[in-house]
Amino acid sequence: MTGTPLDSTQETRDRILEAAVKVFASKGYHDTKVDDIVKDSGTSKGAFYFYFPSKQDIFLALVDTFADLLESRLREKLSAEPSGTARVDAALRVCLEIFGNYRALAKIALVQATGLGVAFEQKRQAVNQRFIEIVRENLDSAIADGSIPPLDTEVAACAWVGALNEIVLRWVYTGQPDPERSLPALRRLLLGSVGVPEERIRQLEEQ
Amino acid sequence: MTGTPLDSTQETRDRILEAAVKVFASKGYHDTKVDDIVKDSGTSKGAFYFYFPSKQDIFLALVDTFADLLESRLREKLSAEPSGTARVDAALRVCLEIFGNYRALAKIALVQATGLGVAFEQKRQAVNQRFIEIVRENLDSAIADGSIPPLDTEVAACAWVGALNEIVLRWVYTGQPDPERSLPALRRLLLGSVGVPEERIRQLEEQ
DNA sequence: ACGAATAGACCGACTGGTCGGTTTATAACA
DNA sequence: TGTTATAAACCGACCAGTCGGTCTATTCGT
Repeated sequence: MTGTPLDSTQETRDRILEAAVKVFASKGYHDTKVDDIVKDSGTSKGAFYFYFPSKQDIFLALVDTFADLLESRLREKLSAEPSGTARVDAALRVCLEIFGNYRALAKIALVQATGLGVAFEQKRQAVNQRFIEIVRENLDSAIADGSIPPLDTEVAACAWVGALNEIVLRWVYTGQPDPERSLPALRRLLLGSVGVPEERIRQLEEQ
Repeated sequence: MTGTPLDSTQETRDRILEAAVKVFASKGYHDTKVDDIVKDSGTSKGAFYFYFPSKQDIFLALVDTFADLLESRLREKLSAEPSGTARVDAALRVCLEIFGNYRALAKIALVQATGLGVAFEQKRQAVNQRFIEIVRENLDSAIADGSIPPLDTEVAACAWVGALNEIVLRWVYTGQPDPERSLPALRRLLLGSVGVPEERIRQLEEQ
């Protein structure tokens, strides 16, 4: 009973979303005209404004979609890992996996959502904060269970998120240091930065 | 013989630049109208277009100004430091000093220059690359002289710049983890991430 | 020394294209 | 027949950049 009516309207909506992701990712928010999305989706302006209240709204919805996706996947995987160091590894894998599978969406959330003025900036700031919070929680618990020595987890969490952002950003743009290569290097850097001893890092690398 | 003509025209130009920094930093590129800059500078649209060819041009000029300033100060200080670990310390100090003294300009270069579409993105990418290059050069020479073990310096340089960016960005916005506090924490993180042993880090901290 | 001529600095009303969003008309279904 | 979905023409606010003009100061002819 996959009725055509619901299906086809759902499809129009999806086509618009898909086109929006594509165009926003490649041109940025301001250089993307609603008409570009309409054209690329093969629909019409009527359809666009039937499904979405505004250009700004669909853009922010995309950012949220990505953040929700990443956060839920992260929490899911992290809760399954017992030790602090293993969590770092798992988290990095999840991030690089998600960024890889949703490259355009990642670009929108990480790049295109920046520098858009006050209204958007607040959103971006909030999204980033969510991830810094996750990292911080995990660093705190790693300190609590003695996996790593005490340190300023607020600064550390910021730095970690910033480092990961930059690596991913670079890869999104140039395709260069690809995840296969970045993952081990980054794991080493991050773990080393919070004082995980050399030997423990090697243990992780051997699997 | 400080002739008024040259002086006063230079002053008008400077007033416009100053206003541009202020308004761009607070509202971002697109939300800033040329008329806003004109108003804030107490000049006129005529004066604006007399001194600058376009809105985009003055914006990019500001980004360049900041990048040049930071790069020259960095190179100057770095060349005076002999050891790898001391250089890291010096570089961090320079960055935090410059970011502190030119907070608005820093915000423009780091935040407002992002997500503005293809034309601007290239610029931003190039500027960032300059700094990644500097970090990388220094990491490479630190490896060469045995201060730190070999590692993937491209990934590491990216990560360092990203981490620093995020810390500064956060501070620019919220004023929160202030430099006084971030500097030692960050120094520890960065040095630890490239395998500088605990005791050497302590040595640096003691001065 | 003094009026006219020239040039550079500056002013602000105006314009022309651009786009986000609306409206109106129609088609497909229930 | 009414409701939902889609198309396409249309509207009008908005703003970067233009342009005719003014205002000041230096130069030059007398």
